[in-house]
Amino acid sequence: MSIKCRFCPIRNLPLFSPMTDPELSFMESFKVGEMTIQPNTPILSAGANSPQLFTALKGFGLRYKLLEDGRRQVLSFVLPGDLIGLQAGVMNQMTHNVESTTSMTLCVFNRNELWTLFRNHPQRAYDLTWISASEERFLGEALTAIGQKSALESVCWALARIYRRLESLHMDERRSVPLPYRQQDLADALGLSLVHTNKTLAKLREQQVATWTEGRLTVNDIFALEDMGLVDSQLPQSRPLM
Amino acid sequence: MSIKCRFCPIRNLPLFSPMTDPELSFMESFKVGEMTIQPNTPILSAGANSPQLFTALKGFGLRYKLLEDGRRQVLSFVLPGDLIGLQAGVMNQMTHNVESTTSMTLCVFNRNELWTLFRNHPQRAYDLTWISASEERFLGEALTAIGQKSALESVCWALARIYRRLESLHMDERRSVPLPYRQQDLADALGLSLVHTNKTLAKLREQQVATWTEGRLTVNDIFALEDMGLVDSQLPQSRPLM
DNA sequence: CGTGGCTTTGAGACAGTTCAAACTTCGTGG
DNA sequence: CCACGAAGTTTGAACTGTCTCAAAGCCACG
Repeated sequence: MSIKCRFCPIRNLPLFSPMTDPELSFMESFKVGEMTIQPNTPILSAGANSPQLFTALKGFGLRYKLLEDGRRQVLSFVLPGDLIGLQAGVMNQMTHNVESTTSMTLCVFNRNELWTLFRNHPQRAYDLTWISASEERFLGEALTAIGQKSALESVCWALARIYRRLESLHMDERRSVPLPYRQQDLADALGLSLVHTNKTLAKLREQQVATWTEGRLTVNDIFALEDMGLVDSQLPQSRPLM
Repeated sequence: MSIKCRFCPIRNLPLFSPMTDPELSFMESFKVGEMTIQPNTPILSAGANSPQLFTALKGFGLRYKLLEDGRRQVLSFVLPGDLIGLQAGVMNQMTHNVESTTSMTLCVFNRNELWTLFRNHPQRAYDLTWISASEERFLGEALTAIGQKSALESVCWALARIYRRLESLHMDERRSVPLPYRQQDLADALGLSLVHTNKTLAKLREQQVATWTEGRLTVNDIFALEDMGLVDSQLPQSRPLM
């Protein structure tokens, strides 16, 4: 039996803006179930028109696009609290893939109810737009990293961003957060080769700024990391959760 | 006196999905005026919290982010029909700049009415989310171009995309569209140097695929251009206009 | 204890950058 | 009407950050 939204394990984090009671009951009807999946399982595929939306509750995933010849661009790392499939939800067409990296628990929503949401819950509709705009803001930053920054700057930017996101999810413990990805995933996110990504990470390790081994990222100096990554804007202190 | 939405010069293009009468009258109240600006005029600035949203009616602009040292990433080319400032509209914070390249005419909306839109016009709210998701889809494609494609592939991708957009705005005439930007703008959009962008354009000219001079782009073979740019998805045949 | 998946290291290659300068166009002012 | 400067494009040539190729090392798992 799936958890009721009012007992959702993550929605009480200070990061997520509170919901009213009517919103909460609507979300409970909007939610059609929970899904637990194995590592490396596809969640949504490019070209598909999925009848479902998801919110990640637990675990880590990837959003990416593939070129015909196999080149892969990772668009973002999917962490708990992230909404998955909004694009297919409103545009009836996915143009990227989403898959799990670790095992994951997902909240499943019925896309057909999306219209009810827009008609009866303007605040939730607003939140959806907020989330979409926020995703857009992030991709703009990523574009700037890949397009303009050096490999070292890009890697610092990415690690700082991820560290801050996990920190606001209270997943940090003594300057360290889980980061169960491969170096290849980061390389594909930043448009760098695996080899060069590896050497750049080695540099950060030597300089005692950040160390990423065995699925954990330890950041000795988050401010140095943010500076080196030319991080400009702060993450919002509060955001809606779907 | 500004034009009423029902007489809007672009909304009757087949590209834009039709609006109902109530929607149309709401839009006329949502719209607070029109603005005509000179070339190279800032429209919205990073960090600002503008009380306004805009829709481009006429003219060309740029969306971009700046790094402290002056490096610039162009996020997108602003064409007629594009909504400007949704990010500030919902998130109260711009993280990029928008400015005109040519002289422009903009439709001006009052951000305070955004809430009325969400409360009373669910279809328009849905459209807003659609637009935001569409922007996100585009940035994902741009990320893939910059991160994974060669300079030649990227340039072809960008020119093909722009050509198709202007074509669907009926701004094409015998395989040619207006493109009043500098090579530097394209270079900054693709994360390439000006020199290399110039040489890549020269190659396309020699190969008789596309020629961009004196503010016009002429495409001899749009299919070849799309192939060379590894363009994957089609632009939607119909989209909402704000 | 062998095999597959991932990380690490070394070294040569090259796509794209940087530097520099010439060329074109166009508006401005003497 | 010509000289001048500013803005953009084009070309050449040297340089370099990052890539590709190659191989070794590490570790978990069957």
